[in-house]
Amino acid sequence: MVSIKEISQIVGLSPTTVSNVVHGKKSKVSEINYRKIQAALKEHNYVSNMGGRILGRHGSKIIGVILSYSRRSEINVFSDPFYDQIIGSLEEEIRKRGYFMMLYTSGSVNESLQFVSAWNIEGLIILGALPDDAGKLIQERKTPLAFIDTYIDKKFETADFINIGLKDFEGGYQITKYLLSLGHRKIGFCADGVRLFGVDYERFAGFKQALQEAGSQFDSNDFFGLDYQLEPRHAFLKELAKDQLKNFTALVFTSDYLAVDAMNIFQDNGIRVPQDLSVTGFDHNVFSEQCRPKLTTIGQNVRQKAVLAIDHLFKRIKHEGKAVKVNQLLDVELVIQGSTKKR
Amino acid sequence: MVSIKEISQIVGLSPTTVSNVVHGKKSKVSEINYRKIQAALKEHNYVSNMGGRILGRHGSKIIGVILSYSRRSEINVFSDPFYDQIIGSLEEEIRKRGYFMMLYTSGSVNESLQFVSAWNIEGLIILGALPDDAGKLIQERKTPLAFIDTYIDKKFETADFINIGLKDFEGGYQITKYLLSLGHRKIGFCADGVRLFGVDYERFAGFKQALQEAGSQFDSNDFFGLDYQLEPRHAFLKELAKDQLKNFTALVFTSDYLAVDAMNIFQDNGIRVPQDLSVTGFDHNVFSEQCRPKLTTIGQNVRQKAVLAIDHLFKRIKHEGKAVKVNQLLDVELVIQGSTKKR
DNA sequence: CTGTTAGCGCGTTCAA
DNA sequence: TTGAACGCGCTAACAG
Repeated sequence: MVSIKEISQIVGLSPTTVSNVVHGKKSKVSEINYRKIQAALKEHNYVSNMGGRILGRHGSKIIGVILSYSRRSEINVFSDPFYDQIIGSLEEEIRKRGYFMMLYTSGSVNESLQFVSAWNIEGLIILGALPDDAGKLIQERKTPLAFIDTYIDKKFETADFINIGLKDFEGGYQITKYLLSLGHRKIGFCADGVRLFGVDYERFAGFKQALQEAGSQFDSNDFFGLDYQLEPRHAFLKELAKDQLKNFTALVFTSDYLAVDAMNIFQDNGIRVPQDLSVTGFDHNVFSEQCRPKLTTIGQNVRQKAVLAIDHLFKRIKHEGKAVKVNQLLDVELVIQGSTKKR
Repeated sequence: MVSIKEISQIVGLSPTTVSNVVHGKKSKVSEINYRKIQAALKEHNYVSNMGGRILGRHGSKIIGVILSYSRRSEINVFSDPFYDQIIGSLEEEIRKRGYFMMLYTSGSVNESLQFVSAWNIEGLIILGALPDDAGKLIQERKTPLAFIDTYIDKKFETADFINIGLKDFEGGYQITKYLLSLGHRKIGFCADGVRLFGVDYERFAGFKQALQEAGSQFDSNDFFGLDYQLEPRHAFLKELAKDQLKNFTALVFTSDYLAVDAMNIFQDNGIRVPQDLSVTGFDHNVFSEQCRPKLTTIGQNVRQKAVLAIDHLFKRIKHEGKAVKVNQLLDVELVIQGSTKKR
């Protein structure tokens, strides 16, 4: 590996001059030397040593992508296509800009902050943060920061807050409206976990709003918190099927994965979808297409989330424009397929 | 951010002494000073600046995970659960050892090598490398290197070659044997892409071997190269279904995803699985479970692949034991489910 | 046995 | 256009 020093000896000029060429500071170097140095850099395949850059406090060119530890187990269990897609898209966007991506699963805010300072991380993308952690992170960070799919208390939305999310409320609202328009009245809501927060909470709120507008009262018995582990979840779903679904004619799920999983168990136990039961998902990912009937679901553009998050993050890093709060919620799209039917 | 120097000023001792405490060299520091320094480190939340480490060539604590660029598009299209799982598992293993993971999609061997030297990467994991690239990488690398699922020319398997793979041949062989034992004679083989290499090539070889042993002759018309893009692939599968599958009674697919995708199209077009056609997958991932009938497939332990690759890689990094060639192919497991039936 | 000083590695910046 | 100095962690050699 060639260093700036070595290049400088080759061309017989000082390291400083070489450095200036590397950084394109044409005004500081004569035309002739500029070309000579540029040729040498190319010929010897110069790559800057990132250690030197970090040390000189000159930008590590690292973007950290932080996954919250608490989510990790779920992701492993679900093999959620969302994470695959978003991480792939983030990596691409980061690389395109000449930066590098460090993927880190963090157990706490402190751990994340240490990660940032050890590497002089230039910017952070935060996936799936808990609301409290998100707030703490905003207060203590010294680096530009962009959240994806995070809902936090308004008081933390400082001037340079960035979040790219989805109109989750709208999604929950739209799909429920659609079911109501088909004549369904007894509709259940299924999410994973007992405690709802973030995107699921919003989707649920949209669901309840639609019911209310239809004059339907939401009953807490209509909420089903599903176990994220396969076996207990399946046992529960089987019981539900035997119980003739307690007279529900439609079930709204917070994800395609859960919807497909449940639909399969229901069908195994003699319940026909959509004849006996309408089922809806959320995400419009591969699962909603690789099942029969295909799922009626809410579509989102995952790639766009990544692109926007990185775009805004880099504006902060490059100090382009004034720091303006960004809380961009992308549009949802109702995708009607075979898993829902007029009642 | 606190540096060693600052800590040393705080406690009134030299930076070296502080450094010794950081590295736990108790023999070089008195009991009293050791405690005093440790307390100061904790109080000021000392985190070592990685720039200094990289610069001093003392190990960057970075493990690079390289995805080949050519595979990237496929992965994005498929949202392959394999990549999600393996990257998650790798990250966990790397983090457990106090290292950091950089994820990088590389377009060429040169790009990968530059990546390594710019960051003083301590070790590399290579996913989905083309055979030629793998060979070149082995010859030119200066860092420990572990491949996952890579088949390369024997001549490149140097003394410190590491590869963790799967008995793909055995998998292809077993599942075909199983179909033969059910009485199937006209069996097709479906893979993505026209040109087979790596794991698919081996699975195909196992398939042919089983056929041959059964006295069945493999006909090149029995191979179907499927488009990785959804629309042309579906159009093709639909035609195949209309053609009554050209009298095939069973189809072997190189992945669960392709198998489920095709099975759905077949079923949409009136072909019953397994009554009219037996279908098999490969991987035993979420797709083979989230379809009906569930797929008969070949199981593999993805997590174990990651753990072993990292284990071997770190043995090299830490220079533990003699450098011995490792080409460990994990066992496969035939998982019999509902998509196959006696003929 | 304990602690210190000196110097390496590389890119950037400031003063000359 | 350049030399010197800086940032930081680590190690070898040396001093107490």
